[in-house]
Amino acid sequence: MATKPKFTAQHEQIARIAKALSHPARVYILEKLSGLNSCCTSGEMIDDIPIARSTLSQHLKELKYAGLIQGEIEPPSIKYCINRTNWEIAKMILGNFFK
Amino acid sequence: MATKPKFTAQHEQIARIAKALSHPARVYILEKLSGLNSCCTSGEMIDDIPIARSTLSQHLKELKYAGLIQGEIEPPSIKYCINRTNWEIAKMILGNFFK
DNA sequence: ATCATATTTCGTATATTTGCGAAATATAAA
DNA sequence: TTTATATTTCGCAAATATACGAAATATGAT
Repeated sequence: MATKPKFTAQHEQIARIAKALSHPARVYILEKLSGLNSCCTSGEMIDDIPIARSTLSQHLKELKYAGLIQGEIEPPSIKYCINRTNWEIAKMILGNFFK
Repeated sequence: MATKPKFTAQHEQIARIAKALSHPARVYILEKLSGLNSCCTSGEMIDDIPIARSTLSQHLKELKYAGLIQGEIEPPSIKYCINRTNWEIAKMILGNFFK
């Protein structure tokens, strides 16, 4: 009875990673934070991109949820850093896909 | 007067490529077609993934629009192939971003 | 011309994403 | 405690993405 298979976990994982990178604001954030010792605050990013503070916050939240970045409270602001472990995993998975 | 810069063309290009990869159906299609000599028809793909024919057609159209695949009429069906040139460019751009 | 096959387009519904400003939260300084 | 600074959450609107089935299109076979 010709049943429909699901998408594979691998395809879904690749799609999730790609989705995190699918908006220029998030590309900017990840590029900024993935450099060596490049943690920074949302205030240090907002002037570089054409969106409102609240919208930037939303993109940061998404990347946090995706596990690619993390925020550390450093009063009076919040310092965002790349999540090296997951970033390397993402890199590997996409790299593998393209190989 | 602290003006807002635009997103860079590079960031937008990376986001566009990532967006093409941001759905598991499109990941499946690109993986399938990017193998050596792996052109195929939509009919040869539809049974592998859990979406309707018309929806698959929509995803194929998107990938065509993004320039990553192309369709050649080969009656009575349409043979889809990767666009090698643009696929290599995409590979390079994302590879570079992760580097 | 009619029929069968392969695929796309259309119309539409629903879900998700993106965006903003206002209000809320949290902390440090005065 | 009031004020200033940094950021997030809320409420909402608009745009985009995803999905389906029905109808349309195109081709080849009968």
